[in-house]
Amino acid sequence: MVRRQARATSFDVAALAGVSQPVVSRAFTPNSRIAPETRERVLEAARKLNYVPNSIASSLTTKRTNIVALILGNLANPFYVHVLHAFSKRMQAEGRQLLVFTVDPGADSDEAILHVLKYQVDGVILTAAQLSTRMISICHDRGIPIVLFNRYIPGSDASGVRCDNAGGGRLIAEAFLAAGAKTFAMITGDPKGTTSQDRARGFVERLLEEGIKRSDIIEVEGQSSYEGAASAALSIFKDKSRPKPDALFGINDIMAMGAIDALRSRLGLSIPNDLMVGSFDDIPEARRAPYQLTTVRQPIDRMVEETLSILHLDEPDLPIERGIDRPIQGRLIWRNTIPVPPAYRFEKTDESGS
Amino acid sequence: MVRRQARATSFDVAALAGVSQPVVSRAFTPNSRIAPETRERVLEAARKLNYVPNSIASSLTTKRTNIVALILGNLANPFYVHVLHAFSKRMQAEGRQLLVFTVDPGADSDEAILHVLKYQVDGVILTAAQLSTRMISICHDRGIPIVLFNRYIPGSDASGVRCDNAGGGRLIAEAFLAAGAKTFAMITGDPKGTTSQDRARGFVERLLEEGIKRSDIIEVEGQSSYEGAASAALSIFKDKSRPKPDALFGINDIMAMGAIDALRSRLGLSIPNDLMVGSFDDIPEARRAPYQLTTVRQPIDRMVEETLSILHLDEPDLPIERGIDRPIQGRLIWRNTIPVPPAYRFEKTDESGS
DNA sequence: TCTCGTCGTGAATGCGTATTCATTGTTTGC
DNA sequence: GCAAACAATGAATACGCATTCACGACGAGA
Repeated sequence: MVRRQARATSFDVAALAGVSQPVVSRAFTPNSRIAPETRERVLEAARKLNYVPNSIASSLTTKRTNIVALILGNLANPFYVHVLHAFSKRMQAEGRQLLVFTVDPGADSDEAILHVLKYQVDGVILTAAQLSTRMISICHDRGIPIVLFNRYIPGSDASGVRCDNAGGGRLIAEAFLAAGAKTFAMITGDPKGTTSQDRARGFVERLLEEGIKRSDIIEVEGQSSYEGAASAALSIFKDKSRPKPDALFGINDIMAMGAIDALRSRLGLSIPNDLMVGSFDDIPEARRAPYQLTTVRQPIDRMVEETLSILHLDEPDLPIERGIDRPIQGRLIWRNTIPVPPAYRFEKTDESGS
Repeated sequence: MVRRQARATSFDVAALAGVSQPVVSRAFTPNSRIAPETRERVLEAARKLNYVPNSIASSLTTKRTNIVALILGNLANPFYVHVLHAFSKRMQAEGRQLLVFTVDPGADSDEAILHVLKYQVDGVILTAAQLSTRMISICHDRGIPIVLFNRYIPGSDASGVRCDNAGGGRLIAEAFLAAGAKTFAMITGDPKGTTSQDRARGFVERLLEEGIKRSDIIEVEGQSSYEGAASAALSIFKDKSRPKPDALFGINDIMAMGAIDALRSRLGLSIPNDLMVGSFDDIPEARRAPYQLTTVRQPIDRMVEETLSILHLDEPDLPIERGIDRPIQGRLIWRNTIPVPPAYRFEKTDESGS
């Protein structure tokens, strides 16, 4: 047997059911004018032939593929795995498909976008990856909406959904201050990523407001990975020229985990006694026994909803929404990496729900 | 501005370049009969118009979409995230796209397959999910090759690639024996999954060969998740009616991690002093400081290559390979959750490479 | 009874590309 | 120098479906 076997077409089904081809098309289209008994006869014939409508062919006329592209920049961060999962479930529930691209961290997504365009996707979701403004306008010109997830591109009119990263950074700073921290350190991620920048900025801003000197805030770049954060953390404590910090802000959970593991295993530090740690994301891994991270929860579900509302895949004729920026408030989840100050004690809750 | 803006077609490009439409098609097809200077002129025109060939339309005639479906059953297990990543990189390098479906653990993939069929994908890769033999034969009848990744379906002629799970289970048993373990426990995963079954079977078989009594091997099901394994592990040690095991086989790394975290934090156990732990997969997380798992490494890269060779996407006219079973040897990676017996000491290596 | 609307259906057409085949213009072989 | 092979191109068509339009059947209202 050879591949490329004849697959039944709507004509085959039509012939078997004793109707014309358009009737088959209508039988598979909800709310179309067709007699119920005719539809049943067609569906019966289709079943016999194992007929499945060819979406590729129908896309050609409808100009809708029901495919949405998801461009992922950093699968090593579990946060984006959860984002993928959330979008996947949501899309499948709506009968849409997800075309997934992975882009090496640091690389731009322009090439991925070109592939995307070939497939006439209905929309593009971009997470944790760079993209040129030229590509954005090409997408827009072709009528393809694009949403930046947790990221924005200065100088472009692309819409985006994100957590209020600066605000979240401030929350961590505040928690540290309330817990009595005096000297601070911060492990940042991708310097080109606005997410990391904003969190760091909010964090520093809040500390400066409180009269902390900039020189008392150590900043190290951690390559946006568990391993990068581990070595960054060690470098902080090996630098004899600076005072040891008593609070460490990991720019996201996975990096905080890397830092904690390194500091515990290599330097024997105890968290939060020797060093308090705060981070960002609240991935499910953050609540595991060895970490119990006090962290800012990103409300993934709401961010997904906002993303879909901007894409408005159901109303393709509406104009593309441009320049939208929907920052969504994060929420501090108190666990065990920052001692809970008395004033916050009642807040120490770790239930679910965003 | 409204969506559904006119996208340039090959006719538009042809007109601008002063050629006919087929020439545009040829300009974008490697190794086709076209004068180099003509091609250049066409590409120039295409550039001006931001023309991108419409893959949907071309699929209609070529019957090739360059889309491969990847059905994922359990994203909560990082192993499958790495599998996704490996396939994604590989496919993109070949200019193919990945249509990703996630299926709830335990649910079957039949519905996902139906969507897949609509999109005329060139192949299907199924990981960690159930699938009926009926769906497999439908795919085969339509000429769509399907490969089961780390899974097989008894009674079907679907091809598969997998780690030698039984053999790997034996490796762990052997390591325990060499380290002097006497009583054993095992936390299994999805009882419907052949992966978990085979690992458990190999493990038990090897122990029985060595004269261990079946009653000295505790078996608990852990829902195939970190959390499930955590509570399963606790249940083992709370059961006063049985002797405490001194060796625990976690059917995969993520479950072993769950068990370790629970036993350490709730029962204060020390690994490997109070309990040695072996597992399977060797996900990157397994080498993190708190775990340092001794585990059987699945050679993902080789498994991906084998998968692609079975799909033989480049030779669609060859018959589909059926009933292939390619078990690939795993390799035991010694780390710190099983004391390394003297005879194995030279093996304690943790470099990369499968 | 006649007309008008409604409903269900079929014939014809278009979507954007690849492919086949025929037609040129050009080169090779003898 | 002429037939023959060849390279480059264009006209026509097919791919599988959705959509438009026209047509007949039928029932309601007059």
